[in-house]
Amino acid sequence: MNIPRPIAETSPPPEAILEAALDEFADRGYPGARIDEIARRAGVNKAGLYYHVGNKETLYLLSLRRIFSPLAAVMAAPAPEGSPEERLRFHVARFAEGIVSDRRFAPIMLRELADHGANMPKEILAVMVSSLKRLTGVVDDGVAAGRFRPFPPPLIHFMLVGALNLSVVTAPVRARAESEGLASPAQVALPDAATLAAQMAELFLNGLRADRKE
Amino acid sequence: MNIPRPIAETSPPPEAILEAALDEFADRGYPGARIDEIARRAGVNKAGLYYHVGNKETLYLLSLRRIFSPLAAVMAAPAPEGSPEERLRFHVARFAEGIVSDRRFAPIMLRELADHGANMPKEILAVMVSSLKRLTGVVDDGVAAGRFRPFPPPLIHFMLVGALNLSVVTAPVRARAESEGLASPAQVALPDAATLAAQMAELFLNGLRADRKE
DNA sequence: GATTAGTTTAACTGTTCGGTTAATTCGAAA
DNA sequence: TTTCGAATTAACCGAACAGTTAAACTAATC
Repeated sequence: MNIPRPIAETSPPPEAILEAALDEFADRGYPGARIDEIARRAGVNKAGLYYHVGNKETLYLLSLRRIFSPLAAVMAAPAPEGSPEERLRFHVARFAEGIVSDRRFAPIMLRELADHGANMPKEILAVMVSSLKRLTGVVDDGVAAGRFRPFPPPLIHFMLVGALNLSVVTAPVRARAESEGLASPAQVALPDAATLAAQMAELFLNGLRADRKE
Repeated sequence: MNIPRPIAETSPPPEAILEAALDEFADRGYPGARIDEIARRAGVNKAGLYYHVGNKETLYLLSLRRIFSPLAAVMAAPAPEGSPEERLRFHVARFAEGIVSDRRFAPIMLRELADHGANMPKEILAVMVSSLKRLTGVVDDGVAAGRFRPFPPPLIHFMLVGALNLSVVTAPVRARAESEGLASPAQVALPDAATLAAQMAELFLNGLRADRKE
């Protein structure tokens, strides 16, 4: 708490530190992550790390902000015009990119949620909420236009978020299940992220389509 | 490492210890959980805890086994006969019960996956795999019978698992989003677990139904 | 009521780890 | 060349925490 303490806005910490922090936070979680290890991976002295970043918590916050920035960018871009179907496909595709583009996103997000989002800054909460709202807007429009049957948008959102994050994060377990003879390769295989997103979008569209009698 | 060391199979540790451990592991994760706190919550002395349970890791393993046992029971029960549609509805309903019946399941499972399932014992991996396989069986039969369109079962499974776990674990964040004015109550509300599962099953069935021309 | 095995406890140990300190190095301005 | 602020470093500190120890307590058995 002495005079020189450039936090956050003052001068951004070196990228190497944030990258190393993301690696460590992603595979150990906040309590498990070790500052010494982050410093080592970043190639800086521990005291140097503390010089740039005030403490473990602000380092975590800065890392969170960084890992969420692709998704934030996706949500900051304007949503396209078009039919509800096209818009849903578009949303799913872009959203999936935002989540899957960095393998560290999924573990960090899942752990953060398991922590009740206790240290989630409001700006990041806002990104998550805005993605839910965008999906809600598409679904509501589709329902209003008589093309979708009513369905709770948060549930679709959670299926989407959940499946995307799990598909990233289960990779090692699926490999293990396979190598331990619990499942055949085909039983636990997943397509690449883009087709995965497209397949989900189609399932949602078919599931929501209102063109049936009943 | 002295002579008296009743581990696991020898004599099961008191329920109070396992329950306290589950509480602590669920809301702090493995590295964040404190043995002293678990002992305190369980109303036993720390050395007493170590007497019954060898160390933190075996305590965690015992807790894992316990929290997974409802799901294991669901998977151990025979799958019913019937149409693919009925069987899918049944599977989703029972599976959801297994996951949602204890609020501590979701955070523990999500954290475990975020850790690459590194300390997941094979028997628990087997439960997860068998639930995927059961779903796969239903979907494959539906496709073979010409009633479902082909779709990767693991993806459905991840949507299901993801949405169920997220619906539990996001409760505090959703409340916060609401209280901080980021979303209206209706925008982040979810039905109870049973109807949630039923809605998902219907979405899957509509999404998979093969009775369209195209 | 003495013995003994199982159980509980307070007090302690050793290590890991977040954070600090004070001295040093570096680099640009003057 | 001096100066001065920013950046770096080795060494250190204190707290939290997993795990241990040795003694005390309890209850069944003889």
